[in-house]
Amino acid sequence: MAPTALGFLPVAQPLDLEKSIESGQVFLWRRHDGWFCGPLGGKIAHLRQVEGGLEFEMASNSQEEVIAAIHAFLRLNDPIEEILRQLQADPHLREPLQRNHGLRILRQDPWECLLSFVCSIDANIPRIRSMINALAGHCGQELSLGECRLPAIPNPETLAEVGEAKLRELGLGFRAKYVDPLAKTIAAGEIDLESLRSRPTDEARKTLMLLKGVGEKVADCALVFSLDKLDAFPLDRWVRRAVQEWYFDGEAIPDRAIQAWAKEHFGGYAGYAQQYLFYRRRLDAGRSTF
DNA sequence: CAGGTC
DNA sequence: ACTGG
Repeated sequence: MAPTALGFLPVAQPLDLEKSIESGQVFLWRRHDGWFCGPLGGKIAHLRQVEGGLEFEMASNSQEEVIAAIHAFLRLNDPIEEILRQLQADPHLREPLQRNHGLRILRQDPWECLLSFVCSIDANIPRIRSMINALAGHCGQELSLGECRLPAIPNPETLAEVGEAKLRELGLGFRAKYVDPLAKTIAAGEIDLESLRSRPTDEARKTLMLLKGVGEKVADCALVFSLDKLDAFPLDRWVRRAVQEWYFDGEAIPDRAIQAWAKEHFGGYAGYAQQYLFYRRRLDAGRSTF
């Protein structure tokens, strides 16, 4: 039995674990006995929000290591008060900021993130979940903690062996023709995702978009949700609609014009603004199929 | 009809 | 285009 670290991490800042995990950023996390169970820093973790902080349980022999991993995943070092203060200057964000108080951007593994959002193409959130679970279930390492079992995202090398036909069988549909070469390219070391963290946003974005199946939107998701580029602004159909309706009087605006506007209007934390716009627009549409 | 891409 | 929630 692997050593397990459990404990309590005081959190004195806006954080809603449930909203953050169930806002379409991560797709392997699940509820289990009032806890959230999911991959964290290559291991499996249990998290539960209680008064004043988080209870955690994770396979590790060091509490400090676990706490560091939680800090990284939940981005507890972000200047969240400053970010919220900036976003509150926008009247359209005030209501979503209140209603979704504590909704945070998460920092997930870049490979897991990129793979997930290539699978997100033209799919809804339950379908993305099902694809990622099928994929991980087929060739990912099985992690377990207590009674919770969780297939890990297969590494690129393992996934590269699966082949496009099998990926289709696993329910990926036409996305299989992107995921297969994606895994092979990353496995071959042609692009080092982790190294993009230290590159400027534009450069990292262009590099990601060299990959087949990675367009502007998927690249921006990887930038915001895994590579610390909080200035990127993932523009999906919901956010596009929200921006058109709320800021441009229903007028159709070209994507690059929206991007320029977002950069000007939201600045360095456009990624956070996007997540609140997305969340609110989804709820208002009455399709909160999270 | 779905957190787009080539 | 694939297909399933």
